[in-house]
Amino acid sequence: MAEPEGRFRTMVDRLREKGHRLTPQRLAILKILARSEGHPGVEAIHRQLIQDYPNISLATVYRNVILLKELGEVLELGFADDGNRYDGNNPRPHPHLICIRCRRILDPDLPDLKEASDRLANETGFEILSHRMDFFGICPSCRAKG
Amino acid sequence: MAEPEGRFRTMVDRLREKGHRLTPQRLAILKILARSEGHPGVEAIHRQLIQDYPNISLATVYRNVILLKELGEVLELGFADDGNRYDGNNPRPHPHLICIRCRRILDPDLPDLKEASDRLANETGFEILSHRMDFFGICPSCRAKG
DNA sequence: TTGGCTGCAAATATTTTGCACTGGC
DNA sequence: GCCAGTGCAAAATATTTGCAGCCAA
Repeated sequence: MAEPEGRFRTMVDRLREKGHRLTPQRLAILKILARSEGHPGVEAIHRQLIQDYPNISLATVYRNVILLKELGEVLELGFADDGNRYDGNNPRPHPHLICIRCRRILDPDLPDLKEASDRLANETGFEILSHRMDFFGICPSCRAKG
Repeated sequence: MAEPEGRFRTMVDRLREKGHRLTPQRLAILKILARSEGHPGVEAIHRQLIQDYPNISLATVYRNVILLKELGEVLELGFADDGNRYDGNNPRPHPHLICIRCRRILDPDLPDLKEASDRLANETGFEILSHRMDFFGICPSCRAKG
């Protein structure tokens, strides 16, 4: 896990560098994403924000998450069935371990996929740009609950 | 790639065994999914069906795909941004290689992830039930087009 | 000052569901 | 004949967009 403080500053710098404004709402979203505690979804981010910005809109969260995604500062974990989840703490592709009961998402340590990725590129002629590796299961806590 | 004909029969048997009826629409959907040419989405499946069943509803396609997914006879590749895609030819989890331009989806040969999966289970206490492994890139044909 | 950003509400896109009717078994 | 399955339309869910006003630079 990267230092949330460092990630926050990196994101701020990147936004400034690209000429984007630093509104209070945007900064608050950055802070949450720099931590990405539990890989929050848009709804969860919004819920946290409302404490300090009672009128903040979901649309604002969406717009900022999209912006950061385009800048490569947030990794989007898209799910078709449930809302998407975001990781601004480690925006590079990495494997995830997902509990299908409580929806908790962990970052397990696994050797990366560069080798497989390179081989695939050679064999297929694809230019491979990213990947997604999710393991689905039931976490210890949910298993205990039966 | 499994024999579409064999997959079709397996699916029919499984439905019968579970007491589901074999309507003409359902059988037509099975045939398309047994091939899963290009990993079709619901829309693509529906488009093929309309030739023989002009009044067939999208809802029917959804309902059957969901049923087969629950029976483990179809693998759903959920995408948050675009519609979901389905593989009834090989319903076990396996890696996919996806062109982000033309949305073509291939099944590359890769060593499976059982080892990594088992290790994860041991290290984290998760009961791992399935996984998803996607590589995203640009296919040779789209690269040629610039 | 001003154009990017925000809040709000309406629009999209995809998938699900209620309901009456039909047809597989 | 019964009830799962179907077609249709409406609803639900998640995300995007138009627009008027606001504020960061």
